[in-house]
Amino acid sequence: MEADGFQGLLDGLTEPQARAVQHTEGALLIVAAAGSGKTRVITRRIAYLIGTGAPPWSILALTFTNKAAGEMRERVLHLLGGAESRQARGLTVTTFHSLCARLLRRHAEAAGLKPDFTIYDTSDQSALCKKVIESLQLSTSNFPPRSVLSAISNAKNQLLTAEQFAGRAMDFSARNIAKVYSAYSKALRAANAVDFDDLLLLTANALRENEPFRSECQERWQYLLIDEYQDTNSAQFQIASQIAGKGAPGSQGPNICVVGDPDQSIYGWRGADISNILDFEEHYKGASVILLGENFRSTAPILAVADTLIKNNKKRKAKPLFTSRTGGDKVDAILCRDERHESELVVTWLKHLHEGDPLDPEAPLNPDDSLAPASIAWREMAIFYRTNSLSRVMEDALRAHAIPYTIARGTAFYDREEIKNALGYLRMVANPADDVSLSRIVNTPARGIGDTSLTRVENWATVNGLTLLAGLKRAGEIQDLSSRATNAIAKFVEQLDGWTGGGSFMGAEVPSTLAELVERIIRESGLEAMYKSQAKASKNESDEERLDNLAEMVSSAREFELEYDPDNDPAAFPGIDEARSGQLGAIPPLLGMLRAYLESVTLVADADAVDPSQGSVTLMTLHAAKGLEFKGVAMIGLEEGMLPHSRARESDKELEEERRLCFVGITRAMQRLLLTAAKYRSMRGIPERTVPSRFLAELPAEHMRISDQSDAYADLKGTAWDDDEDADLADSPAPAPAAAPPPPRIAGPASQFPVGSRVRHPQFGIGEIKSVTPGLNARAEVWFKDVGKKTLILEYARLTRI
DNA sequence: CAACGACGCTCGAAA
DNA sequence: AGCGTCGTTG
Repeated sequence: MEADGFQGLLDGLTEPQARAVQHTEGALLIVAAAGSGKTRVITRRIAYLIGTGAPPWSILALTFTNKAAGEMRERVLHLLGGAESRQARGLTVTTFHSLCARLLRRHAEAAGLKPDFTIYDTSDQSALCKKVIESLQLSTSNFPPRSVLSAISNAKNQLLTAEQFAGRAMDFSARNIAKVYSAYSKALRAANAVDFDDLLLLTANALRENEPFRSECQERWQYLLIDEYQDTNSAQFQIASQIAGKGAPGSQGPNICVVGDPDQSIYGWRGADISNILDFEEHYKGASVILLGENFRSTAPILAVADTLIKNNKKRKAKPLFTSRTGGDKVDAILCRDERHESELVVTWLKHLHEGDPLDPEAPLNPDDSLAPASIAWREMAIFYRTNSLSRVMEDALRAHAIPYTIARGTAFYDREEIKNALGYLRMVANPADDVSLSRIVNTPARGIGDTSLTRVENWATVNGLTLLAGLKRAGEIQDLSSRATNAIAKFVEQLDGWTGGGSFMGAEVPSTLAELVERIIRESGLEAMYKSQAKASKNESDEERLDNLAEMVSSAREFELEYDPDNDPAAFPGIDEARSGQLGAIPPLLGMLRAYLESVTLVADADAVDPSQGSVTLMTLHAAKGLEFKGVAMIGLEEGMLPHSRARESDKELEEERRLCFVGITRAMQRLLLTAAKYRSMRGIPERTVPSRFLAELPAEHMRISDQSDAYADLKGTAWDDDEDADLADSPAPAPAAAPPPPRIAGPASQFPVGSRVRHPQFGIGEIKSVTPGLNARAEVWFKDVGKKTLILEYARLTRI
């Protein structure tokens, strides 16, 4: 950068923004309200640091998603004068989890690991946990793996080891969970694996207990920056504190800058501790605090709605949220009939935006304003919901109207059965101790190693303290194994060895590239043939798709290979590593790349899948929406039990987190916002009467355009549903704009359906009433002779007496 | 040993 | 409605 170049980094910034950029030494807390130009400030601050002489390799910036890290890095490079900028060499912008994974590989011995460990995802965790529970003779119904794992995860997030957890476990259940925790940890280590929580926990512990490791980190990273600080948990706090240290001797303390917004803290359930940000000033005495309150993203009405809502949180530091903009459309709120009606109305609304719906005539546009009512591209729109299950109906409607859409689910591709199978083979190659992956693939495709044989090998291996693979390799020594099974096992073991060159990855036949390895494994394992033959036999469409996906995986490996840079490892410490490499021994390059590939695959976030270049509407959960912005946003399912979620209604603490979640959703919208609630929503197949979310009632009506379209159907008047005790959505329901044509529905009071009477149902045909449940959620149990399930519990609404 | 169907349970957000 | 487990049959 030129001598005076970095001064340009302050151009166009507000006074507090500029102060934040220039504040480079000592502790700094930036409380950045939604849409206050946070990313702009962070990226310029990093560029400013480098411009004023800080070596790039001494800067560590941590985020929660790969996408956030990638964008931040990109923008810093751009500020420094292009992607080729040498000035950014060694700059580390990454996620907590990636950093920890890299550190743990480089310093495996400090954490009691081997460097080739596997990272277990949620489903691997469940599989392992289930095995452990069974091996402890506990019942999986009294101790469901899911809830046991959540208890263990909680403990880990609070940095409690199995021993410490056991010390606090008083009742029967907790003591058993402690036993599972302990056995589960041992099983993980035996499989040379760590789970997501371990990445943070083991790193935090290693930093605390291993002085040389800690010093290395402290000496390298003199400047620490953490984004979304309100969402850090105890482990992450510990990691940050340890790396920050006490600062250089004679300094004012460490150069740690944290950025966050307590009003956007939405990850309490995974251990995020809001006091990390609230107590920052106490932890770092003399810390500066800069408040970014001015919003540059949303229109005034959207902002007013958000601000009014969040003010209902009692446990909150009041914080200004303002804009100098004027004009802008009111916020739309529609009460819909049911989820199908809701999805139709959302589609209609999105189409209006796409076609350039004029602004609200009641709100005259300030001519200076840039809030153009021009048409909004699909990629500038998003639909948010509280739970993933709400996406399905929405998808149906979007597909029916040929509107392009993408669901933000980063792991979707890797969750597929065929991909998981292929990954299972790759993980075995990378880590032969990985029992969970091995048991997944050992008989997929079927190769004559069934449950009975496998259980025998497993038991034998456990008794002898060996991994499953070691057990398979010595199958000949196992007594009650059939010769057929022994032969099948021998063949399989030989095949595994063929891919790894006998485990050393040095064999002559070993592939030379990652893509080649992936391709070979898919073919030689028989996975390809398995889906091919199935595709032929049943002309099953999904198997064709599976083959395509496997091919796609080969290209993804090739792509990874092209971008992979072994030198760009944030945990590689120049100077220190050369000294160490002698002890570590050389890692075959392909193995290193394979590890990195598997790691990147496991650590993708849902938000990473958001890609505006796709030109489509983005669907995602409210949690995934944090940090993003869209010109048009629709939030669906604003009902009691959905948002706030039913499981959060008991505690005020969780309720306030739900409100923050709602706040996060609202503040993503730049120009137009639609909030919808459905009067009836089907949960687990049963339509249920809902009550509009209390959050809707908290919003300021003067900034909103509210309409109740829930009984816009003439044929419902005077029926059982016209009992109108709707919780008030609005004082003045406006007339309905273009409502989608409703599906015809006929309903009647309970007396119309005596037991034994015959009814017609639009989906299930003709049936007979078995019993009725009167009341608000009136339902009938109906017997259908033409339906597999025979007896269904249905709402009256869709029944006709015949 | 594999494939299929019936039954029963669950039903939140995620790296 | 969707999933996992169990029991039956080929």
